[in-house]
Amino acid sequence: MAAPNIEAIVGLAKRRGFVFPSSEVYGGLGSSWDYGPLGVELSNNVKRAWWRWLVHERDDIEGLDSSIILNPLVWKYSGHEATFNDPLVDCKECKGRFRADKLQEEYDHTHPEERLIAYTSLIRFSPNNKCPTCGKSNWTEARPFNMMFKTQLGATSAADDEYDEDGILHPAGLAYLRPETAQGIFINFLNVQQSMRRKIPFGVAQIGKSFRNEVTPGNFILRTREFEQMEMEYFVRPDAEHSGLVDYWVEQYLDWYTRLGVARENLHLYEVPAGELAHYSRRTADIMYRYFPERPEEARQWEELMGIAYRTDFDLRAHSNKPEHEGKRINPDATEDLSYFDETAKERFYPHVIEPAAGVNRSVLAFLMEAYTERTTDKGERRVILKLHPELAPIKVAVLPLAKNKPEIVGMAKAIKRSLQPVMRAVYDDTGGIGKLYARQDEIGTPLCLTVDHQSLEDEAVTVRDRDTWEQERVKVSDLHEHLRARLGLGNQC
RNA sequence: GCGGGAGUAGCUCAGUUGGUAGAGCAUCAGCCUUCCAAGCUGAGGGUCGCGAGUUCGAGCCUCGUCUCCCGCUCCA
Repeated sequence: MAAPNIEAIVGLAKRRGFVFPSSEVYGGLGSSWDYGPLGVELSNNVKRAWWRWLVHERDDIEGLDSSIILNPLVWKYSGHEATFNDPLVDCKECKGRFRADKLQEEYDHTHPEERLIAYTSLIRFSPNNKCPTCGKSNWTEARPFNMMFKTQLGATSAADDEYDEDGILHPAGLAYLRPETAQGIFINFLNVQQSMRRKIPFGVAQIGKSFRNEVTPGNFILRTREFEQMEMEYFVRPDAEHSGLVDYWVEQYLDWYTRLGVARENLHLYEVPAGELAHYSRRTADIMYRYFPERPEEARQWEELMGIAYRTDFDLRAHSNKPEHEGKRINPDATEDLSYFDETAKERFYPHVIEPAAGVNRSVLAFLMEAYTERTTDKGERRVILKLHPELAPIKVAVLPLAKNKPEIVGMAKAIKRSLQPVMRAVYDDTGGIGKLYARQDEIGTPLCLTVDHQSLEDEAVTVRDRDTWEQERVKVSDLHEHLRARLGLGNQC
């Protein structure tokens, strides 16, 4: 099968109302995209399928929807403030770029008398620093490069601003947009466990937007600064080796993606080397998708679709105010201890955590690329068919009149559409010949088309036409709901 | 931030040495049409990214500026 490149998807997505470039009337905004009428249906279907699979159809996972803006202390103790903050400065002479805090650290050693001077820039950085490359002192303004987006809460005054120990200016009322949804789960761990009377092991799942100020966004909706995550934290006893749970969730997710139409050969596993692990991770396995099949080198065809991280007890412990044995973390700002008491074993401990984190947007793109198919008709015309899994398809069924100038036929078709729409997403279309109508629905991935013709008025039946095979079947209107539910694989979902 | 490329209709693009803004596809309406983008007639749609300059006259020349794309730097 000829794999499409992302460009083909971008064109189709815009033409057919899946994804539009954002802010187009102002010339666009880099790597920012809006989901159109069909895109939001597809995206919602992906999220709903995930939620149903993980939260509803399992016994051990609860749902949660936590705030995007959390107490900034969350990010201090999660480690994100330190590891996501790089103050940068450029040398105007040699164009070199450096970490301002690293240079300043050196400078403070050699010039202790300047230690307490407050500089005018956002970063505490002396203009007398010498460039390590060219030795000159001609700097651009030092500026923080934050992976985390900053915002301010309430009405504040610059007089309340202060520098922290890393030399980074902290405006009063500073808050961050979350760079991951996971922390909202960790700080609610006991709330969920106690209110739902859960015993370990259990998981908490959450879908929501996250924000990272990426230096290099791009490749359509693959890497954007605002994105949506489907994350789950699975809490287990700390006294066993849980690396095997990473493998378990890898298998679960591989099954999930392939069941919804992603070819197994376009997925592969990447074991993140120890040196590249995030600060909270003991082991991470990424599921990669072949987003760039056109690239000649195999290694460059892959990009991360989702990751499964073994976060140990890093986060729960980090947010807990509990004096411990010497050398362990103590959090003086936290008001609670997030440890868990095991009633059976009469033990108190910090559970370990396995975290599968999947990108909604990346999943949507993978499903789109996977579904994109071209078919040549008998007349030699090329048609695009989006073979989306019925559960993901934005429109489940289209009702089409074969002759739009016959009021009885049009009336019957519209009535059928209205009878279906409370149960499944259905559309009616009569603006074109039947060939064009079919082609349109193929291109947006509608699995089934119903055609009403003269005969329908006599026999109370319609033609059901299949998107993938183009085969047709005559079905009584009275049997239609049941027939479509079976064909589309819809149960009696509520 | 550096280097390169590009901005003309919803899309793909044409536009001559500077002389009234174009095509195909798509969209919409009417006629026609009984199963895979048929046909006919017509319509809507553009401050040529934006701003200055040169010129009688700028899509085209000059300068500035913005945006996007591709590399580099960087990156759960």
